[in-house]
Amino acid sequence: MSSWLVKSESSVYSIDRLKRDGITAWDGVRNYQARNNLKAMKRGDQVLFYHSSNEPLGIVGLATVVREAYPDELQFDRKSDYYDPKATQDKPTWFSPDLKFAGKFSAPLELARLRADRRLAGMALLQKGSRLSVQPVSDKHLNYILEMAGPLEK
DNA sequence: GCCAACGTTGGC
DNA sequence: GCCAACGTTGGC
Repeated sequence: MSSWLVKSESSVYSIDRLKRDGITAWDGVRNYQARNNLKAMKRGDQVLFYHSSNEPLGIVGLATVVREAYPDELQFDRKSDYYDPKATQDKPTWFSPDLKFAGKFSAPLELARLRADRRLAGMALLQKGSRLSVQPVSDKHLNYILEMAGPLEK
């Protein structure tokens, strides 16, 4: 089993929104490396939820994969910002898994704190200039982060 | 296939 | 709001 981290601007899609929705399609990702990571997600994988661009920057909760990646409908929707004229129903380019809310951290694990923690050295999130919005996370890092987060709010 | 120009991400 | 880092596009 693998673990992952997804980034989202809280003003676009927040952990509270996921909590309300329960399950959501993780669609609209338009970067090949991120897409490949989405396609590699398996049912039951754990996914850290990170808020980018809005304070506080940090990991704010946890989700699980409940449906493995299937074609992202938005690529076929001419009215969508995520429309891709090169994609066809036969040969979709973009895929999205369904993620389910698993819990919110009682307080965000802020980026500055994560950066300062030597036990998280090497984490993709902390790599200089990393913009990848869907990243793999090692078991060691996942377990440590969940330990730091403490009990999850459901 | 190279690479300059351009657009986007996202921390600061 | 700035700008570094990085991905994508398109001319050649």
